[in-house]
Amino acid sequence: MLKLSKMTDYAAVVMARIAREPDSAHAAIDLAESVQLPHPTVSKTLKALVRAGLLESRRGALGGYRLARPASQITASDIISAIEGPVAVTECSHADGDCELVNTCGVADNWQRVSYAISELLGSVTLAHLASSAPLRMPVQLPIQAISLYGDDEPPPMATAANSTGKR
Amino acid sequence: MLKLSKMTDYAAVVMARIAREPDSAHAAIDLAESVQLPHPTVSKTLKALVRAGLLESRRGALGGYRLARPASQITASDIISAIEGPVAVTECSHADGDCELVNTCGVADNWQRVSYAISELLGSVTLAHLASSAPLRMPVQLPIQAISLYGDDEPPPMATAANSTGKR
DNA sequence: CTGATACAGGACTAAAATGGTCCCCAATTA
DNA sequence: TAATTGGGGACCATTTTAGTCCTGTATCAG
Repeated sequence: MLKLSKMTDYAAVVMARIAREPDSAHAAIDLAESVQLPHPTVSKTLKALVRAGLLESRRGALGGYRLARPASQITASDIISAIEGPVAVTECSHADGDCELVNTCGVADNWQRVSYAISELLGSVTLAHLASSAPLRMPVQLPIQAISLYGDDEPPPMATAANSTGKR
Repeated sequence: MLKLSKMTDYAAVVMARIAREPDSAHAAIDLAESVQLPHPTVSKTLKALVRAGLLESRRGALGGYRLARPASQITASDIISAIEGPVAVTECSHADGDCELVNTCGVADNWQRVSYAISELLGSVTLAHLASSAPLRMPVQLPIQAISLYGDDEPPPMATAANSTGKR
């Protein structure tokens, strides 16, 4: 399903919650209640977000969490990376991939491009977008369709025997 | 990491392999060898692809698998769905979501939009693209950046207390 | 200075998903 | 009839995930 893990989901929800009141510190326990999730779990998530540099924390009475930078400068990609590591659709999508089948698989390059595209997409959605309850207009509703996957001077590739690379 | 499962990865590789020689039937064992993966695993993947209607199979001697329709009409989204189920970034991204926290989470709508965008993106990449060894030009390299997430008449949303929905 | 508050770090467990194998059956062809 | 090839599903081992809990440390109020 290409699904995000629950933890990531929680992270997004909690971040959004904080983003709606960026001027005060939020204690983990308050956030947990506000978001209707168990305290330890929320706490764990918050710690990860701090480690990733998306939140700042303050201990002691009156302590809590707040955004490390404005919501408009935190992206969906940031949040996902914070919990799950860098966005990469396939094993070989990230730089130091260690897939020894790259040669035989024959789709590595293009998956990387797809991965990159998704990454870009997620990088263009900010926490401010996510947090605002409605405004976000359909991303990509029309434009994605118009994106040319092949150059104007080049017809869509057709998979035929002739087109085969013989790479086996 | 938002990663595809290995099975899905295999599916893509195998589909690409078939797509490069669409006119002959491919036995599971041949594909397995050609792709350097264990036969039973490849076989399992192929079965799933048949069930999803992306491949057609033929039993008996001279049997094997072939594409159910032209590679240009099979999308990355199709392949992913075949193995992992419909593309949905979050629990509530698909129609019959059963997340009882929709009310408190406050990000459901926008995640759905993001999910939809990714879905569209994957739907615009065909097997023909994946199978061709190089041609696929950077999807989205520039245009994604230009996609307006908010209307022209509307400024980017900023998450401020004033902007809060108070939904809690 | 003391005590309460609140985060930090990490160990730990239970449950679920994943990857992978194997076996027996059904269809097709020579 | 025998050889080939897919269909379906049971099955297991491993990893990942979600979630809890405990002990320590920083901060603040009084």
